[in-house]
Amino acid sequence: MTTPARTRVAPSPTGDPHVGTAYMALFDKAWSRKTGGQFVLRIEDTDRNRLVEGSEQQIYDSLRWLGLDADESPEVGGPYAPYKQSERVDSYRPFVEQLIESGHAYYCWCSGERLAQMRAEQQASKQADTGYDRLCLGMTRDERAKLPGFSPTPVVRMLIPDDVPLSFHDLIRGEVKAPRPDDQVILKADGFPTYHLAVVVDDHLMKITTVVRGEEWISSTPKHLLLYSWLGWQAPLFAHMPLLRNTDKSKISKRKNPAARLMWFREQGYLPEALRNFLQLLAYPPADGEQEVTSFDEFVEGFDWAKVSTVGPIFDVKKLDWLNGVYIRSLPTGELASRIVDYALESGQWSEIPEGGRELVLAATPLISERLVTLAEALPKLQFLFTADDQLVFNPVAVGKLKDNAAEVLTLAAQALEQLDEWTTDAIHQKLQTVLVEDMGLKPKFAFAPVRVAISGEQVSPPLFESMEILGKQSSLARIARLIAEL
RNA sequence: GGCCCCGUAGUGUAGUGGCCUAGCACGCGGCCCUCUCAAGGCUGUAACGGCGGUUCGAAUCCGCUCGGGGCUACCA
Repeated sequence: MTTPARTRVAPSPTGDPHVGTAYMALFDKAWSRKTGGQFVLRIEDTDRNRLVEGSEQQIYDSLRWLGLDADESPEVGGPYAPYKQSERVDSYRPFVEQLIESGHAYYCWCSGERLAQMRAEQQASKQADTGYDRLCLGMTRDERAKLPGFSPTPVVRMLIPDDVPLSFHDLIRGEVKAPRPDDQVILKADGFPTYHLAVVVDDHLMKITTVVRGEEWISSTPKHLLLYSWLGWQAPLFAHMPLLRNTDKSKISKRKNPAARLMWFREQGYLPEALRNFLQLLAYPPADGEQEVTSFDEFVEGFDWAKVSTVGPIFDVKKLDWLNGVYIRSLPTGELASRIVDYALESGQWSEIPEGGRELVLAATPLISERLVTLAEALPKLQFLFTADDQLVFNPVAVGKLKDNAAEVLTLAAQALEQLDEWTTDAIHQKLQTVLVEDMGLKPKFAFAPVRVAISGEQVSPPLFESMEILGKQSSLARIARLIAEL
């Protein structure tokens, strides 16, 4: 049996949470659950220039929304706190010192300008291997200061050996080769570690056993492995997930794809369970005969790294639309109704719950549940129920499409309904069926169309008779009378 | 430019040498059901990037080629 895995997701709070964070978190959490381990959330905020206010909180909120909240995090704490890199800055220094002493790292005083110039020259000469030219290697500060392109605040670089191992085992891909790294900076001039050092130190200190990250990190894995071995630590297992893509196949970005923002889904009225299922499907296709719609528990149950896809999927929301409908339809009425209300409040469709609004939504939810793609569509479909009889607007297009006999049909309908004592869906249906379809000989389609327009103002509406029952006799008759008058 | 990852219908994929005249899901089209729209049922459409090998036999193995992507930062 597998030993309990400690996995982690490590987003940077540099803007709206990225959908990729949830995507990684899903697989992290699944693996930790499968093995009975823990799932850790660490905030990687070493890039002080790109921090965005409020971003961190949004990361917590959106992961929780998806049911992907962590067992240990800055928010809930844990045995390896702090879980924020900025609060761990002091822990990196000793390791940097150790690496310098053991000759695996060295100071570099080259200025940004010199490095830029060096790169430009390498580019121009179409040199095979680019990378830092090791000008500072073996020099003291004073020696280096005499040369041009000197910066008084040094960085620390890794000294990549010629025999650096370039291949490693990946849980998803098997044996993977990676490019040869150059002398990567591990400590910046501002004293903060770069990602490469921080990730290795933190993962080790937090006892992370399995690193799940995007495919874009394959090329830097040799650096990380080198660090582990120099520091005498056991490296974790790596799982490099396929990259989510835009329609043009580039790595998914907020600029090209609104869905790259995790909050977008919530704003659009997608259900978290549907999104979770969708993200799962992207990288974890069901084998023949297996179910596409699965719960998180079922996902965990059969989880196997070997089944994760290696091809970066294009993020196509069409399938999510379908999945969302599936999940909406599977929700109990009361639950769906309350989600519709919550969404209305959250999205601003409602500034507050109108008088009797909750009850009305609950009563009307069965009429629309199988007609919804997202929660956002619910209230607009029910708008006519929330509109006063004399405020209802009859859509001119809908009115225009009615047959010439519409007024006659409505008059007969009104007369018949007037006498109806029992105001229920069945009774209304039966009555109109008798009067309009059987007695008048109209096709049901044409018989009920005028009534639908009278009741809802539109050509298309939730089921008519059910709507009339909810509206009540008085309102229904008032609306029919109004449309007759307008014809 | 260099190194690396990847390549089955519009999209996501199944497929690990014969069960493939390539399966499934979404999408799209048609039919049925039907008070509209949905949902549901039935059904149709459409793919192994190319070229060479290996083999009795290749979507599956090998080589080349083409295509896409990633990395190549004192970003992550």
